[in-house]
Amino acid sequence: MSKYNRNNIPRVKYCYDERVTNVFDDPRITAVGLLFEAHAGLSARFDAQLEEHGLSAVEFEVITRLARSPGNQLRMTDLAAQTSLSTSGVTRVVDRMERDGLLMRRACPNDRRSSYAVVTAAGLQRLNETLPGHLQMIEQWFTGQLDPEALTALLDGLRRVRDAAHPCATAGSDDVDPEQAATADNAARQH
Amino acid sequence: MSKYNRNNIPRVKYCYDERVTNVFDDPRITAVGLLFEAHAGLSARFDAQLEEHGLSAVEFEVITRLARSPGNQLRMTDLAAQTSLSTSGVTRVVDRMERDGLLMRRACPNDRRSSYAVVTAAGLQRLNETLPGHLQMIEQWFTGQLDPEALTALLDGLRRVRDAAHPCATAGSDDVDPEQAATADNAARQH
DNA sequence: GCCCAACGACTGCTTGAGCAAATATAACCG
DNA sequence: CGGTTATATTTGCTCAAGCAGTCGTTGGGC
Repeated sequence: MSKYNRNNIPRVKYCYDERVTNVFDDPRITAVGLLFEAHAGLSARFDAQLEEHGLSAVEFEVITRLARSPGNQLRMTDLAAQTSLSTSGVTRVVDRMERDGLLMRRACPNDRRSSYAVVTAAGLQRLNETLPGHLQMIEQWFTGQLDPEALTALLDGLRRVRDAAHPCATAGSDDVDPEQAATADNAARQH
Repeated sequence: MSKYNRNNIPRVKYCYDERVTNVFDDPRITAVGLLFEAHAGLSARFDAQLEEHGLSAVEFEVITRLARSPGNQLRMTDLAAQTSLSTSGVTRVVDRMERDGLLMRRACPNDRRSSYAVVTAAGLQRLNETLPGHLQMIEQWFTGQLDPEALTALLDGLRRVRDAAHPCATAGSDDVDPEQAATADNAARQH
């Protein structure tokens, strides 16, 4: 911190440069880098395996959320809320997957504005073909890399972070009050 | 093209259904969910703060990688290798940031095929305006959520996962060769 | 020196996603 | 009942990103 200010003006460039390079060794930057790179690495692995079964990550998430829901179906809006997509994004994903025979739309009897996305038999079969390999990938690249205690510690930490930064904000349209507003998380909502 | 046309499974919808719902309680799925949701939550927080300074996450990564490099510059290809972008993606991001005055292109004297992307004074200033808030966000939503031991345990675990799934594959095509394994922050690079 | 393969950057095209507007339906309230 | 407001989905537009192809440059083999 000694000398980047010694000539206060003309070498503006080097002034910034030193401050900046200093700051990049900050352990906070490193921490984020680790989390993001772990995520990116796993995503790439998973994408490769999913692609072997003709699914994108988004499609896999959609079909997964539907398949774990009662009746293998969800209303479009609820599906959007459970995924990282906006409602228009859901419309289009469901378009594609319906075209590919993995999903169907079904009218909601109570509310004619709503419609359900339902997993077809072909969709469930595709999912069942995909899942074992997917679980194997998780184990190979993630959970299997750590002994049980280390894994528990990792997951505990992630849970804390997840609960703090809560994932509701992933969707496009958002009540995401920027800044500190959300120190109080209404985190009950996820899942 | 009949990759996922395996006939290895007897049909029966309810059979699938039960297998599927069982499998979602698998701790491996939960683990991935935690990691991905933590990432999504943090990304959303960071995006919001970066947007206040007129930067997208990609632009922030680009300007950061440049600013930590000697001379505040990198060749386009090297920049692509250090970020999650393809070379054409870098071309376009640099286009935009050059238009906005944050970056400049500079011809490479040795090799007329190459060009450097250089951070301008305005770009460095923007970065310096942005970084303190960014670090604060990291602390607020990530590192500050955990006591030191828990944080260490989390980071150790992430490092293992990162090293296993290594993030080389993030770039566009799946050149999963062990080249350039260090998109990582081996901060020892310069300085 | 000449040729050809490799390389670096850029461009055309396509895709996927979000926002905002449009449409249709529901709910409410007087 | 009629009108206003809220909700669910879809559609038009825009934009960012990747792939594949192009063009100029480089370097090695001869």
